[in-house]
Amino acid sequence: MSNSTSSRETNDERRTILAVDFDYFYAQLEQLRKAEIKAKPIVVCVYSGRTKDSGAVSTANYIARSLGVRSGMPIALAKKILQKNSDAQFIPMDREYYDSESERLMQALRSHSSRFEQVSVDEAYLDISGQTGGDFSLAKEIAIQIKDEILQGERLTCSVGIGPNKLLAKMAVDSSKPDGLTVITPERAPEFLYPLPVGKLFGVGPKTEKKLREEGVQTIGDLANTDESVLSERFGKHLGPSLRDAARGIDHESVKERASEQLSRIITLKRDAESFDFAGELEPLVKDISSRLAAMNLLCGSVSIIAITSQLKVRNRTRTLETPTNSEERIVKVTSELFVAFFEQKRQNEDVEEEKKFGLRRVGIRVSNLKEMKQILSNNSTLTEYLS
DNA sequence: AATACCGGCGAGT
DNA sequence: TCATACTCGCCGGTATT
Repeated sequence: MSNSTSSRETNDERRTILAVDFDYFYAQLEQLRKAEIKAKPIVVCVYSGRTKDSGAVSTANYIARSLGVRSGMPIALAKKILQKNSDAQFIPMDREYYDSESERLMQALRSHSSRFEQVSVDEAYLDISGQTGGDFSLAKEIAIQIKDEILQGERLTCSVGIGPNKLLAKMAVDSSKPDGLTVITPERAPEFLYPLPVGKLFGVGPKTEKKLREEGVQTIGDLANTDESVLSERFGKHLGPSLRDAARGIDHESVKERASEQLSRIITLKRDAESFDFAGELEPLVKDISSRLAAMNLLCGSVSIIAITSQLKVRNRTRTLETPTNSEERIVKVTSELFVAFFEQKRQNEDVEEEKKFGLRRVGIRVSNLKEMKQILSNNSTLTEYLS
């Protein structure tokens, strides 16, 4: 959590923030473009290509969810759950389509506030303080208007949460889906938050929840009243106190469009790899990343490889470049070197450690440390050095 | 002591 | 049982200055 003044609002306690979340987004888009499946269970799947049904569920409509299907679940399990529902639709994810639809929808939302922040393909924050003057019932009217516009204009439902900051807006929107509209005023924040189990707090996942429960923290209210020193010790001197702030509904983060700071692509290999024999699989990933960098007028200062082992452990190796690049050839070269070094290192560790012998199940690349090309060029005399 | 980088982990969509 | 593809952020350790 940043302490810089630029991340604070001037009138911090009088803000009105909307969190907008398109309901079961991918599945809703699928049922929109194929009207006859609307009343059926829909499961949007990421097929990994290993075996017929290997892969995971990305999202499902509420009919499928009511039968027990969940995001992240193996496709095979979802099929088992729905085996008696012969009308169930298992649809492969079509990211390009969802992205292009998202772009249009976000444009529509953007027109409601210049203070806009897209946080994912289907979620955004709007700071509408200027239009409400702190009046939450007016904010609710605006939210109704936005929901109606999306429904009439795009035939999509969304949920909206309203609060005095992003955190409470997010907690609000998560509390009533789909097609929800929830307001958390500053006065009502404690009564809203405190009874909830601590795992419901945004940012508290399974691991953090377990650690908190070990400290006797069951509810968000418990967390709000937990000694700061206890939290600092258990979660670090920044994360600890910020957890307690969150439990108290305190959040100073401003609604601000942020440039993306990294790009990554990852794939599942057909078979676990014991050596660097998958350069060919990486090629299209690098091509894609490199062309996206160019399209965004960006160069990357760091290149990483991502490896997920057969035990599903994540491993990374990063190289910071002397000169930033968006060149496909350079990224390929660095990627190869990192993978070769990785396998060499792993081979050496095998006898010593309990790294044992594992293969790599999934591999990918990431570029980070992104820089505007214009800036680089204006600060430097030569073009070729950076475009090589 | 401050800063940068690295690799692991956690959380969320 | 099987277990995607992304993005972002923090932590502790280590290296650099």
